[in-house]
Amino acid sequence: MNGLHELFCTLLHAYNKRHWWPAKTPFEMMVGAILTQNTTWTNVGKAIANFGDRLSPAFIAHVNCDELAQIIRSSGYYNQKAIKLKALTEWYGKYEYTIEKAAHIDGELLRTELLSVKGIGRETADSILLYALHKPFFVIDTYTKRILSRLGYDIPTAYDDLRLKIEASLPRDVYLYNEFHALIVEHAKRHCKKKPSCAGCPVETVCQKRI
DNA sequence: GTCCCGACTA
DNA sequence: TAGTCCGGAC
Repeated sequence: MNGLHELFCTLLHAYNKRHWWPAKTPFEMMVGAILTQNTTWTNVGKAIANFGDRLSPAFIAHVNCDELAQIIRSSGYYNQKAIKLKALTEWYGKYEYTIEKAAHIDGELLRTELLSVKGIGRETADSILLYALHKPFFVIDTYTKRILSRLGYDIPTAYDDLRLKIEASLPRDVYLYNEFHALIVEHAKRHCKKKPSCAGCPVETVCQKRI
């Protein structure tokens, strides 16, 4: 895919560094990755805040599912997500709730593990790999597909086909992947929405405006 | 009513 | 591949 690095530079110039992921700890990041599935971040923020000082693996491991569901109610799909947080925490326990111990494992192996956890699909797995474990996997979300599609790129149907295509077009660099995805999210929120608002868009001159 | 940084089930 | 899960902001 030609021009991806130029796109990165344009977005970086337009929006500046994003300093992602917005979370105080790696575990909070992983919890946020589950809670934000098909949900606005403002609703996730309310759920995170509802934990108070209880946002720890030990708490989630021991609290009952109904109480956990009520804590995260604002994030939607709360019954499903309560089960997912339990499953995530159980996986994390394999590494004694220590991100350094998990990060010691090979990235591809970790990805396979994460994908076997109930509630963690490809996008969520890659988010966790990139933002909590600092492994170079490019995160594909609806924003990424929408923006690249409107810019005229041919988007493969399968998630991993697109991911590998993008990764092959960029230096395999955790910092670059981190910042790029953050910029994509910012661009999607500011301009490249489902109903686009193109006034002031930094890539308007090269956009195909395919809806 | 629409939309939101998806994933599972059948 | 469609149906389901689900609240909250707009």
